[in-house]
Order: sequence, then C-alpha cells, then structure tokens
Amino acid sequence: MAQATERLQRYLEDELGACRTEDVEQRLDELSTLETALEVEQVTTELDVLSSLANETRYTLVRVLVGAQEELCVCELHAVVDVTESGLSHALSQLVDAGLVTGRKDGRWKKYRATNRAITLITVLEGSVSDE
Amino acid sequence: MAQATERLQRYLEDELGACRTEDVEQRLDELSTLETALEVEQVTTELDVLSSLANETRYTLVRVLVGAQEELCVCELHAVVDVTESGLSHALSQLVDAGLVTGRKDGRWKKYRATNRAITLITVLEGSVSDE
DNA sequence: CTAGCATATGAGAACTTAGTCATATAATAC
DNA sequence: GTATTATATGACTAAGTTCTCATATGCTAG
Repeated sequence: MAQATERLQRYLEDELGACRTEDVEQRLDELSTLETALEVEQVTTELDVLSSLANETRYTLVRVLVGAQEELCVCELHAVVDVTESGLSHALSQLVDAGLVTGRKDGRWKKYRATNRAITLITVLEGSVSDE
Repeated sequence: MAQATERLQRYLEDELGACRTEDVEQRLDELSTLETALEVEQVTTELDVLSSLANETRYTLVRVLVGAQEELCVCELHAVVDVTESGLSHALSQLVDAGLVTGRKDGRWKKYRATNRAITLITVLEGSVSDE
C-alpha cells in the first residue's frame, strides 16, 4: 500500500498543485467513507442478490415469474429451463435465499412467485439495458 | 422432456379439472412466450451486467464511483479495493464492457466515472435491499 | 399403510472466474 | 533520445460455481 499511497500523493500534487501528507490522509479518508457508506451486511445481501441473478438458468426463472405475474408450479418452470429437476430445485432454493422468489406448498405441488424485489430489479435492469 | 410434459399434464388436470393434449400444448406455448419475451441479445447483455456487478471487488468500485458523483483516478480507486493494480485494471475493463463505467485518459492518469446505468441499478438495488 | 409422485438435498465432476505475476504500452520528465 | 511512472493485457493457478446423479423427504391415492 506504501507504493500506492505515494502514487496517490503524486496524483494529488498534480491535481491540486501542492500536496502535503495531510492532504493524502484526508483523501484516503474520503475514499474510505465512500467505501463504507453501507453496512457490510447490506453489501453482502446485495452481492447475494446479484450473484443469484447472474446465471442464465436462475435469471430465466425470475424473468418468467415476473412476466407471469402469478405463481407458477415447479413443473411449469421446468418447461422453460434446460436443467434436471434437481438442478431446478437448487436454482429455486438459491433464489428463495436471495429473497427473489417465495415458495408455497399446495398439496403435492409447489408453487413459486416473484417477490417485489425481483419485480423491481428486473424491471429496472431491462429498462436500463433496452434504452442504451 | 417427455416425463416432464406428463407431469405438467397431471398438474393441469389437477388445476383445471380436465386436460387434453391441446391444453398442455397451449400452456407450454404460453410459458415459452414468457421465456422468449426478450431478445436473446438483450438477455445476454443483462447477464453481463449482473455478472460484472456480482463480485465484491467490482461492486465496491461501482458503489464508490456512484457515491463519488465524479470521476476518480485509478490510483484513488486502488485505495478502496484489496487487489493488485493488475487485478484492478482487469476489474475496471470488465465494468467498461458491461457499460457500468467509462474511462478517460488525462495525461498519464486514467479516470473512471459511473454511467447512468450503474447509478440507476445501484440506487434501486440498495433501495430494494434496505427496505425489507 | 404402502406405492408412487413431486420436490429437495448432498456429494462430487466439469466448467468458469478472479486474481497474480510477468510483460506490454503509453505518457512524461529528464 | 532514455528512464520512470501509470495503466493494460496475457497466461496461468486457485477458488468458486453449476450442474448431475444418488438419495431423502413428504404428499396423496389407493
């Protein structure tokens, strides 16, 4: 980190014209404040949500559930993804953990529904990618 | 898929009371419509965006850039993540590819800035995770 | 209460990714 | 020009992820 700090010092000298050790300290402080603006726990949750969506199988499941606007049975979801039933189960349980879908047992069938979190995220992501 | 289709048939019988082969066909059709509602290319882009964000190093970089509301030098970004300069470069170039940040050369320094896409996504994600 | 069906879970093989070191490029200072 | 500094790229390894098969659980129909 020593070398990196020296570089930051040279950069600040370049930008500000002059730069003392305190200026570097202060800048490091500001940067660290930006980095820790969020609770570690919240960032962890956000990363879980992102990782859960960042996979073709799981993303397809969420897109379909959001599009359906109703709960769908596992056996219906099986028709839209190309994995075994076991793989489908794993995918759905990861999505439940990330708070993107909820599951409900209905007799011998199990039905899943997209959460508001999933609806919001998918909607915004699709919007941000389509109008570029 | 044959076995899966049989299950879907049993499910629809259970739900609708009756179910002919055409009903199964129609449901499969509806599901496939949901799945292909988006262009393959757009889904690919969306998955790229999600995968790029779904990593602690890259997510931190984007969060900091969004929070900073201004461009930051690579040497400043180096202070907030725990990787080598090389790793930082790799991370930033993946973020550029995903359209989440843009880079600009300024003399011997290189500065990065969050794109609107990044700002929107981070804002919505943080909102959706904090109010649960 | 047993058999069969729907879904879940665990362990492990195949693939993917993140980071590192070595090296390349490109700007500046001398 | 050459040396130095800032960042990028390529090749590789370690670690992580995503599936699959085997097996478990828990309904329900008979």
